[in-house]
Amino acid sequence: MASEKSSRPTMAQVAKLAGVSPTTVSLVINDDPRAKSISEPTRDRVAAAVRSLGYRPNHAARGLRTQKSETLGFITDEIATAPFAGDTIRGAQDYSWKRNHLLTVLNTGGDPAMEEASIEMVLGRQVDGIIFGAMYTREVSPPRSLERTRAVLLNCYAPGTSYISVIPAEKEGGRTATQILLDAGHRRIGFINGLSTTYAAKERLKGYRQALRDNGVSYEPRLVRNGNYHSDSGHLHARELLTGEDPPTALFCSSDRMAVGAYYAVMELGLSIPRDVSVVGYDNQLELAAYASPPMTTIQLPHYELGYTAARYLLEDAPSNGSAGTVHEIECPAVIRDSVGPPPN
Amino acid sequence: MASEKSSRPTMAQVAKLAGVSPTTVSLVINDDPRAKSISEPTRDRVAAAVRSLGYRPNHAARGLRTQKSETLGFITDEIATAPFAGDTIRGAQDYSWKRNHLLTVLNTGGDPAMEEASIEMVLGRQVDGIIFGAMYTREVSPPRSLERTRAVLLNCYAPGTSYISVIPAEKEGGRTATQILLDAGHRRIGFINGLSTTYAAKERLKGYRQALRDNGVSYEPRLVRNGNYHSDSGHLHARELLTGEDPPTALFCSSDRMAVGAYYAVMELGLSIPRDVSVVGYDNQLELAAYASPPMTTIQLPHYELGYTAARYLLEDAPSNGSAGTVHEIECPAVIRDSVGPPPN
DNA sequence: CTGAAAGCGCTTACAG
DNA sequence: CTGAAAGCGCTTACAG
Repeated sequence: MASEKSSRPTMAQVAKLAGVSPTTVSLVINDDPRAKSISEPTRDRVAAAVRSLGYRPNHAARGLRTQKSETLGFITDEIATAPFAGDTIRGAQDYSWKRNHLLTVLNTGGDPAMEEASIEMVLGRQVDGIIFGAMYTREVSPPRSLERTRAVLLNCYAPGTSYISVIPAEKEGGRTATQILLDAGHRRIGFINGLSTTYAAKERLKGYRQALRDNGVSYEPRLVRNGNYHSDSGHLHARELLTGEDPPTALFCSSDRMAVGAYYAVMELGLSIPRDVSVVGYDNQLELAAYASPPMTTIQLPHYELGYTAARYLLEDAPSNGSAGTVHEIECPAVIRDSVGPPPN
Repeated sequence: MASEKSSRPTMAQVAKLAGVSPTTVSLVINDDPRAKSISEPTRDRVAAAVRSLGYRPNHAARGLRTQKSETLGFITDEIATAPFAGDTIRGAQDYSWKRNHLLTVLNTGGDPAMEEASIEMVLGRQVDGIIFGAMYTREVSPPRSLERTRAVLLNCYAPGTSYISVIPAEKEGGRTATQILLDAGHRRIGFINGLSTTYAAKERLKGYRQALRDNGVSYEPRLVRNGNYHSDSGHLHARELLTGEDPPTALFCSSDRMAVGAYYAVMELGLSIPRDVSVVGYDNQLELAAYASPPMTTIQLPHYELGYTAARYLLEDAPSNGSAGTVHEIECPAVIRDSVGPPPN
């Protein structure tokens, strides 16, 4: 730990050194339009003084005066879970950075008391807005205190409120995955979906059915299973589907982990991907999907974009499209690798 | 996006409503020792006024006055990569929260210019300290501007500087993994290590050799490989080791991903874990290790503790042990699952 | 083209 | 036991 609390230079000191008033320093430093009228030599003297003193504006003082903190709060229920947090934070930070804002990150563990306390905490810091996020897409009811500032909901939605919300286009993602398989020639497509009560599972099922319908393939409920996202459940369901009567030639799995489980099942049955069975995953969890053998075709969750877009809506004065209360869906692009081929024979 | 910029109540308003001076309000609100002398009824009136107005102190004003922001900066090269960031941030936040601090998170992508800019940015915000982190354990040379505040290095170290640094006890981790296999009765233990130039690989190798030595087993360089942490490299090396002459009965892999690759190799050879081959991984990446079949015994990287401890050193006035320039190692505990058994026959 | 002065909302000696 | 007043370091009308 290194320290050097040598009290930092103030604007007054810069002004003195440059032989101008603090007003002038402020104008120059902030590139104020009015600074256009300040003479070149004066600006140079200010710049030189800033440099020689190592001056950096005191943000607390500025914030006190301007009533802005140039900080965004990012409050989320789970930050440690792999797929979600990292990329989302990065996306939110990237946009914030462009706008000269910083991100204060808070993890609530989903505890309502902690959510409340976190909001109070960042509100006390005069944040310019709050991103309220959830780890998996779902309905939430944010604490009322969230209404005291600008806020956008990330990966969650709160019907009956006026928050803008940013979530992945799950239905479209389900449709895309299914269409990829359809395009490869498959007609019997097993779908190992997630927990049937979740938003994602419901939407993806709609997408799956729509793709089938659009391609004149009839929907067979027997081919649809609900797993728990873990690989062993993918393993189990894939095994059952594949050893059942009139087995599917392709499997769409609602998580890469379940898809990896399906890989195991295929291997165990002495079959091979994509020769005998095609597989499409969901999530694009790199270490699973990219390094599976064969590398897995999957649908990507737009974590980065979720964060980026949420920050954008918070910082833009006028959201480019839609208004309060709107749910903005972000596309889930397909990542094509080698686990899909034509059906056997 | 909901808003309600109805300018927030100030301490002066609270004072007025309570019929006291701002001084009294401040004392009561901050639980100042001097407030002990304030009469019960007065305090009650203050509390009531605070409540009825929904008063929350303006942190910028307080910070300006006290020269503290109660905020920590967390600057790291990669935030999106699975194993590292989430848990570490959570750890750092948990400790900060205890001490009434918040965490501002910054992702630099490892770009020196961005590192510099990030430090400037949080310095401008008067952070009380900076955690400077790296995704994988390594030597770093932080920008000089980092010296302008308290700072601790997380998962990295800078020889010749006076920073405290917090890193995983990799040598001990390597020793632990090897000892687990030794204890199960193995004497020929293959080691699929990471890139030989990395700190982690060097330390783990030391640990591996020490465990061997402590147990009177001679070191065979032939049994040690350097992979690239990905599953295909684990696959490859495991296959070579297992099909070579006098093959090992156990494999210690420096990442769970490589261990999963080793699982594939074992399966392909018609062998079974742990009956024919025992495997120990490293990282405890949940979706890989816990859901592998059989569930994998592995060594855990102390991400959460790294973050927690770094924040602690930053906020504690007197670090409990050691001082500036010290490298603090955090233990990598073993997670025992089902991939280790006695050697065959 | 540039400056003097007020004020953002707190905390903290100091006084009584 | 409580208050008046200064001051933290900026920005921003206002004046000239």
